[in-house]
Amino acid sequence: MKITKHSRQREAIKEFLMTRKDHPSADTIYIYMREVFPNISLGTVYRNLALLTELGEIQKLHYGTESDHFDGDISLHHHIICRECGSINDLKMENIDFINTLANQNFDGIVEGHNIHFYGICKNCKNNLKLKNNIDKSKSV
Amino acid sequence: MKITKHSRQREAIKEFLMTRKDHPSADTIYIYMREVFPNISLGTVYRNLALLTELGEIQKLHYGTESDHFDGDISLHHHIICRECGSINDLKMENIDFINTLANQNFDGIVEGHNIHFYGICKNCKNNLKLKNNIDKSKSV
DNA sequence: CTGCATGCAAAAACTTTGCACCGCC
DNA sequence: GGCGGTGCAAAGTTTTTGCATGCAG
Repeated sequence: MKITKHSRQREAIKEFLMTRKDHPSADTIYIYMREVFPNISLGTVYRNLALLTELGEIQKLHYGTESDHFDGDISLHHHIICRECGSINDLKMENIDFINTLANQNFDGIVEGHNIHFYGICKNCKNNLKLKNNIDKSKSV
Repeated sequence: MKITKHSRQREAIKEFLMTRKDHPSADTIYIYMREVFPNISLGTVYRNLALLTELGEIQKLHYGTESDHFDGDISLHHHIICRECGSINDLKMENIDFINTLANQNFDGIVEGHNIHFYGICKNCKNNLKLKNNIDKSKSV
C-alpha cells in the first residue's frame, strides 16, 4: 500500500466526488477543482484519482465511448447508463452474488466477483419521451 | 442503418474475429491483418470495427486499463477477466435476464438490459498457482 | 460512372510522466 | 531538511478524421 502524505488537493477531490450524485470524468473534476485551486493541474487530478482508486476510497467506472468516470460512493451498488442522454446513475438492488456460483458452474477457473452495467432510459429521459409522445399523439388527432 | 458495399478487408476482419477465441484489441487485429493485406491501415481497421459493431455483427468490450477489445461471437454470453494474466475469456451461463426486473424495482427509469463482467482467475493461472503452491509446500517441509 | 471504402498522415482526445519547486511531517 | 505532492509542459496511447485515390455495383 502506498504511503500518503496529506494533501489539500486530494482531500478536495475526494470530497467533491462524495457530494456528486453523478459520476464525473477526470476533466469535469479538473474544471471544478480549478474553482477551488486555480493553479491545479490536470496531472495532479489524474494522479490523485489513481491513488484514491488504488486505496479503494473511490472507484473508477469504465464505459463505452467516453473517458473514465469516477464514483465517490464505494458501497455496493450498480450503475445504469442512459442510452438517450448518456448519464450514469446509481442503481441499488438486492445482493445477487449467487450469480458468481452460477457462473462458476461452466467455468474451469475461479469466479471471484462481477460488475454489472445496466442500460436503459433514465428518469428524466423517460419523462421527456412520454411528454414528446403525448404531443405527437395530440398532433396526429 | 448504414448501407455497406462489400469489402475484402471488412470480410477478413470479421472472419478473423470469428475464429479467435480470445478478444483481440484493434491493434492486435491490425497486426494480423497486415499479413493478409500488407498495406491495410489502422484507420481502416478502426472504421470497419466501428461499422461491424454498429451493424451488430461483432461486439465491442470495454475493460479497465486497456484499449477496447472486440468479440466476433454475438451470441448471448458473458466474459471474465483474469486478474493474474489479464486475459478475457468467454463464460456461458443460464439466462438471468430476470435481474432487469429486479433492478427496475428501485429505479424510476426503464431498465432495458445489462452487461456483466466477471473477474477472477482463468484456468491456466489457476493451474499455475496450484503448481506454485505445491512447490512452496514441498519446500517448507 | 458514382460513390463508398481505402491508405496515408495529421490531429484529436485522453492519460501519463519528467523535472524543478513547494509544503507537509 | 527530507521526501512525497504539485504545477507545468512535453510525450505517450489510443482512436478519429480529411483527403486523394481505388474499387465495387
